Amino acid sequence: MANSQNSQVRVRFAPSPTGDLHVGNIRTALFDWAFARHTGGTFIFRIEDTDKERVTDEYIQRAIDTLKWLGLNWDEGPEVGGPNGPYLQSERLAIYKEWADKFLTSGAAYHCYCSSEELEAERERQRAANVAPGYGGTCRNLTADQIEKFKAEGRKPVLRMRMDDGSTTFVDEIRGEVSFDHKYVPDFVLMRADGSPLYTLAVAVDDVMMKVTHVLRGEDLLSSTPRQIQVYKAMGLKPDEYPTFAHLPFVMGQDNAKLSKRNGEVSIAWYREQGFLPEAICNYLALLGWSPGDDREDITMKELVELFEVHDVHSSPARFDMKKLEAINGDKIRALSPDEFLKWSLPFLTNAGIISGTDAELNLVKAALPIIQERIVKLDEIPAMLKFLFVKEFAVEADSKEKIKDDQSKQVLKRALEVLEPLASWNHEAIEGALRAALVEEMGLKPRIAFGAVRIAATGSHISPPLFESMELLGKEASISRIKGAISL
RNA sequence: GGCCCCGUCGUCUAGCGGCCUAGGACUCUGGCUUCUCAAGCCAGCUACGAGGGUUCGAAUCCCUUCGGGGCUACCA
Repeated sequence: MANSQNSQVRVRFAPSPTGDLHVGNIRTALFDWAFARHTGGTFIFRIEDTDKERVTDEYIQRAIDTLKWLGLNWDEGPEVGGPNGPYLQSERLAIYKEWADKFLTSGAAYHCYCSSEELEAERERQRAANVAPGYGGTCRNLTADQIEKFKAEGRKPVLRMRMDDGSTTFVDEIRGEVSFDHKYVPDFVLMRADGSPLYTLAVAVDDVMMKVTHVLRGEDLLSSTPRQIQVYKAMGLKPDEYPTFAHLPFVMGQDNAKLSKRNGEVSIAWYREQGFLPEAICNYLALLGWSPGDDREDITMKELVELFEVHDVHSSPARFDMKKLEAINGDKIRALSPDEFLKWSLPFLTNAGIISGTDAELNLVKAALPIIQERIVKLDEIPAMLKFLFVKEFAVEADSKEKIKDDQSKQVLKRALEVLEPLASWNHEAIEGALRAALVEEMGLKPRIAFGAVRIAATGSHISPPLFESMELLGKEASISRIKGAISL
């Protein structure tokens, strides 16, 4: 698949795990991955954990697990290593320090002794005066004396990048040419007073050091691009050596706000618990901001890799629609082979305490899965659907119970009992034949009425998998005894 | 406020000057099928934000306007 022309493509997914990876992150990861695979390039996974206040080890581990679960395998990054590591920014501090020193020496950056309070006050004034907020350049050209004075006051400096005059123009693969006047890009901080790097420093240094050729990331980073480019310049890169940028549109919540806890679940872990298949999530997310160009919507990972082009990605944001995800998930579940469906189902059954894992249970599950496969949208519906086959203390659901207390129901159940008990072979054809002859033809009842009562008696609910198959699986003894029990309700 | 990005059915999208009385999918509504629930099948509702240009012709190009969003941190 790799061809020589594109084999040098290197893309990275570089989240800052300040929480669980969410739908938006994953869409970005998916596109990064698809682009790398499509071009036969390298997919790099880097953890941006420079903000120690917010990033935790647990979130980092969960991010790794999530990507693995989704099948977005990486060529360089945590666990697999690679020639350009380490891939955790917290382990690259010496590298940032080295570059920071170079920038200071070359004059590309300078020490700024302004305190947070002073800067805040400055911004306040700018807002009041209605001018562009940003660092005014107080410490841009400090004399040796001034520096000594600040040091004597005990001030610790941050390292600030010196933006040059003029503007930055670059071609975004998705948005076309984008231009920023440096009037609106103030000198920005590269390093905190404690010597730790900021995003703007680390991201640019890493992308260069890791030889990243394409930066596909969220639209929220679009306006920080001139700052990255300024760092590239300070590192001595020529414009044709900069990575290519492509800013992906947002994935929005239902109410048109940025996705958050408040409007719909954002954590992928939640989708996993609900019984969404990774393939469904990826398929749905792929359709948010991208399409294969025709009316196809059922996309496998393989097809995504074949078809994905950055140029086909939209520039406009997309709303997340749970209903559509569910529809796709249902389609994907139906398309599962019996073995795959079994594999996905088992954890849900055991976690719900429906089965403990004995061979007998396994065989029953295997036999029962085909009759529910086309009736579920999410895997977490399985326990409730198959519960009637395994439950030790059988009881009819309260709302269904009311429906079989009338005389007609009692008669139906009694008659059902009479024709079922003598049945020699217990299979769904025989059960259906007997019941249909007795209840529909003989008693003249509508099938839904006749079978409805039996359904409630046998499965405990007026909603169940197909009745005759269910009774076959349940077995003759249990079926008979449940019908008897229902008659005496 | 300033800078930047974005604007086709409720939602995701097809559309790159004539094939568009705008197509598909999800949702919703009605129907068929039917042992319930699903699945499946059929039908229906609903969109080019607005206003100006350019052009023989515009959803497609330009301008304005309105609307939405992002950034404006010693967050990313």
